[in-house]
Amino acid sequence: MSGAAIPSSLKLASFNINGIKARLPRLLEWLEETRPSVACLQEIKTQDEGFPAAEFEKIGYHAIWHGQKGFNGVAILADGEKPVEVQRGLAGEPEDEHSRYLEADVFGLRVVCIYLPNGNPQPGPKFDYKLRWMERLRARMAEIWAQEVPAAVLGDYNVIPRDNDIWDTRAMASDALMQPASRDAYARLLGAGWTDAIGLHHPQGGAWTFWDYQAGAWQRDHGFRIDHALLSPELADRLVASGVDKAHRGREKASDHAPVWVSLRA
DNA sequence: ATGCCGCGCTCCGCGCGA
Repeated sequence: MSGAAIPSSLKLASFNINGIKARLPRLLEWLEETRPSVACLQEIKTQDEGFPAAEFEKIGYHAIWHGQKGFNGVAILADGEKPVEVQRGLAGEPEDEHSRYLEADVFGLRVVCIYLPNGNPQPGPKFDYKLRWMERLRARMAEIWAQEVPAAVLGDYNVIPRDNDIWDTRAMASDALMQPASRDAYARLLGAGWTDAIGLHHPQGGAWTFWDYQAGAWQRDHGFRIDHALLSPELADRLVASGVDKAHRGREKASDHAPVWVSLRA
């Protein structure tokens, strides 16, 4: 720990940035405008040595990251305190070299950043990998649960949990993101007590976090909700607000995802 | 039924994403 004081309230955010090099100006702008205490990033798409840590230091954020050449890659940034890494990658498949999981302690919380496999096309080996990865994640979340630490698992889950989390279920009916097996595995992640914070605050749906670059999806508001913040019971009790920074999806050179966030009482 | 758009990489089109 750096010795920085724990803030009186905590804002935890997640943002699939689709390339940290291409997105750096937009990402710095979002951090300065919304100032999350913790920001989980996915799809940084860079090797470790290319991670622009100095750019974040300049605006007061300390980071840890798990990169990979060309694809995937996750990072955890914190405002004024360096996250203390607990684990990178999930147990259970030693040959799996995808950089999709990073876990740290920061501000007295356990924070997990995930980039869950897409799984398309389904059926097929990529879908099988997705489901295996979800089971590996479930096993790790059970371990964290057993440690009884206040914990949040944020990221791109690549699962559309409910029919009202997409503009048109027919458009994606055969997609890996909303197959019954994907939804069942997501329900098992929630298990007996993790809270989908953004889903809780949007029971009628409509809280899209992704709009495809193609076919005018943004202009038509053809989106869906796949970026989630799961909270352990102690953090769910401290939940005061959540949201999607939708406007950032409409800017120049935007990611195809919008940032999501939860606000917690200290 | 496919591509649309955008990323990284080295390929000057392709794999990948959702």
